[in-house]
Amino acid sequence: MKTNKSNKAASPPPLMALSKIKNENLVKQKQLMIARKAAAVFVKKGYEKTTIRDIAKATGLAMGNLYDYIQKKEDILCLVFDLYHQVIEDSVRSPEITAIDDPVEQMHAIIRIGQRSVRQYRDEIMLMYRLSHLLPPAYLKRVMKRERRHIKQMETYIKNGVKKGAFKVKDPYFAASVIFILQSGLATRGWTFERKHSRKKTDNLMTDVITKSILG
Amino acid sequence: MKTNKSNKAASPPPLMALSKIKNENLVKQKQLMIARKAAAVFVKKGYEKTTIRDIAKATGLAMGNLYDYIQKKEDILCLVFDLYHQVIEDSVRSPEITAIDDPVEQMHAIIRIGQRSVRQYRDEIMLMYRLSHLLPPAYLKRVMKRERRHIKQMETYIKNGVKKGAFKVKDPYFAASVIFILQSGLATRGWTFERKHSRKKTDNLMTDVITKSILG
Amino acid sequence: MKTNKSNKAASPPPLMALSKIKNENLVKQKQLMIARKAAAVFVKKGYEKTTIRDIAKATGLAMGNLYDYIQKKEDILCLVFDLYHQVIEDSVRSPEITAIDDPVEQMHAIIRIGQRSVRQYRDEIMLMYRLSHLLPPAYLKRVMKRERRHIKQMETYIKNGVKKGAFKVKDPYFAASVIFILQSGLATRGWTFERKHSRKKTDNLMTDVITKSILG
Amino acid sequence: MKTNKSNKAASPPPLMALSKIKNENLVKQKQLMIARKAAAVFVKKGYEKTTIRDIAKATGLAMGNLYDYIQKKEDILCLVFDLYHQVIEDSVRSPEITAIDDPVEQMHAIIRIGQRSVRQYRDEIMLMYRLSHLLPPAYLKRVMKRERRHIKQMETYIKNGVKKGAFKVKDPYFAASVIFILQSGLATRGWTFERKHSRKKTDNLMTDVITKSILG
DNA sequence: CATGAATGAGTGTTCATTCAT
DNA sequence: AATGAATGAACACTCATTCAT
Repeated sequence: MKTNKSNKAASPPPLMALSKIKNENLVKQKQLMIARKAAAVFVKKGYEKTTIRDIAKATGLAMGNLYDYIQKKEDILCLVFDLYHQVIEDSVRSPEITAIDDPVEQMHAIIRIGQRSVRQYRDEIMLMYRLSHLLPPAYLKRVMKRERRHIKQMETYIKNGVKKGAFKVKDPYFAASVIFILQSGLATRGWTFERKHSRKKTDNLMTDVITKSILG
Repeated sequence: MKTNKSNKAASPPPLMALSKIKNENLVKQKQLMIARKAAAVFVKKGYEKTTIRDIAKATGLAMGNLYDYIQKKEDILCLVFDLYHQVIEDSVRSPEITAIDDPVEQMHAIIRIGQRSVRQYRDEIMLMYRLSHLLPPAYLKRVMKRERRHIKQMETYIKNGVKKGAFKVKDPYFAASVIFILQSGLATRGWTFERKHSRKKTDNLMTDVITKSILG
Repeated sequence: MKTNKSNKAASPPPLMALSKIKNENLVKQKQLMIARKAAAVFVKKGYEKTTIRDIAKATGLAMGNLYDYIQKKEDILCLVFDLYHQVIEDSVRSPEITAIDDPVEQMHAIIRIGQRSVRQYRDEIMLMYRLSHLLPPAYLKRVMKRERRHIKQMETYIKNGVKKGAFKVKDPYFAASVIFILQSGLATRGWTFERKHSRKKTDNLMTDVITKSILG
Repeated sequence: MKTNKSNKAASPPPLMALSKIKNENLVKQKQLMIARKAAAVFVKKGYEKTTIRDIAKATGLAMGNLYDYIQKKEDILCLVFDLYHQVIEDSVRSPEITAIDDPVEQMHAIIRIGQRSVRQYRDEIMLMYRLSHLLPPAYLKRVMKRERRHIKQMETYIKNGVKKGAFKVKDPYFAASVIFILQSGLATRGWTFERKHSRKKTDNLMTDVITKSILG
């Protein structure tokens, strides 16, 4: 890990540079609002079936005005990805986690917080899952880089645990990936589990699999 | 599981009944062809950006004739799901698997064949993941039922291994789900692994995780 | 009136000459059947919303075979007009009428039979009413000529009654037209009357208006 | 009749509420324009053969913009009905009529004005006759209600004349209906009369039939 | 900065008609 | 004579984007 000690992941510079609006703060604030409202609409209707009119109505902006903050419909998608990636990423760097020293305790916290985020943002995560292929290629690269960074962050925690003798893992990167996939699976395939077990039970079972099996 | 000993999963009757064509064989044959060709186009362009004209060109059918075999664009999606679900489902009931008696050997075969299918149909599987929410609700139910059947099939193999003392698994359904998710993850997140390891290595690591960790 | 003493109005030669079928009787018989079945479908669905497929199904003919008896969809319309014009026209020349000598009695018969036909073929009459503008111009002319002939036939009966001193009518053609319109009105606007009176009452009132008022 | 003393018939609220345009006045003004221009095109080409592009061209609106004022092609038909029903309805409540006290004079005015409207809007009236069955059922009901209101308005005038001893009519509603049908007949079957007599002559003959015969 | 009316290319879908069998 | 699969032009309708106010 480089020396990015902040618990905020460095947010990459927004792709859509030139809005016609000069006031930069206003732009950021409105773009955030747009992302939030748009995400809700996308979740309900799907991206392709959501019209710019829908977004305008949901955000309370006039259509022309909306276009002062974006250049194309696609940009709204990017804004949504920006927002929720940040949210997810932040969760894994939260003080709730970094403050813990004991690797096992820490991993439990990571899993617990991960499960909490997954449950809270399940819709948004599934949205991103489904829509990533609609992103402009340049932006898609960024998204994937971000995801790798996320996995590497987890890898770091695991390596740390290995060093301290808490885990026995041959390939920490692979383990981190598996954990990541299992947690994504909770978002996208939650219903598979929850037909049999309660959420709590599911979470416990998953925690067991990760701590006992994956991390030895 | 009833005594469906055939290695072909019972294919549910196609939802889209009334094509305007009277020759039933022709209908089945062309629908299969449409599914295959359409899937390729969907993979390349995405469902929503694929026009009926694209499908017509890809299938070599005139637009009007294409509509003799379907009722709506949506139906093509269903045809694609029908086709590749069948393919995936068949793979887990293949004689290559059912012929094996030793549970460990059998599980290895399951995993190996699963990995092979996942690699062969990665694009189509990802397509189905992304597009399932576009299915008509009635059809979506069928798809989910099918997926559960798939997981239960795996559960059966696991239970069998437990009975024979080969596996130690408290909750075979949960284990089956985890295996399913991990294999799906290979399809949808394969790139995550393959940045670090070769396919072969990845497969071996995954096999290890499943056999040693999940199944004890 | 020329000397067309037959009670069958001379049917003009069918416009659509060349069917590919050689057997003339077969052609006529099938065309009649087509007209009858098609009329029913047109009544139910409207001409424009009725497809050739619908007609084929209704007639029991294969689409290609149907086209052996017509040249274009329009021709079916003409066949329908041919059939029901004949029916209506015949009614006013029926022996039930021509056999009566007393002009007043005769007029009562005309009205009664007119009302009966109107009630029996209301749907078909309204159909013809609504669709006449879709006829090919040449055929439309024939239709209008036929209608005038119908009115003139009535005019002849009126003139006869005037000559015999039974009616006092200045302008028999005008009177005939008014009668024709009132009877058409019964077909197209029947509901207007029948909200207030029974069919029988309506018929009696109408008969009164015609005999007492129009014909003095 | 309540105390609706205005000479404008209360126009029922338009069924097609939500246009995408927010400026209400603009909507009304353009819808009126659309109705007028569309009616002309429908008269020339028939409703079904008129394409939305035709209407767009005729109105000078872009296709998309046209759809800001309507929801479906059908709605244009409704707009046309709305417009010309209003026109017809207003004519029978015009001060030219209501200002007259003497029932005979008044009836003459009604007939004269009716004939004038019928001649002026013959094409539009015929259009409405032919196309009423294409209206959405809910709207058709309104149209029929409106027509009954029209007839009842005439009934009121007749009853008034009866009360004042000017007419001898047993069934004023029936008489009103007959008058209505005769005047409609002038629109739809005018050519029947006008082959023999001038318009003026025809009008006079018709006036005679109505005043002398129908109203005694 | 904000508004919302206007643009028009593009989409899914239908259907009269033909023609090989 | 009869069949029904194939053709493709044409239609109603949508929606991202612009721009005058």
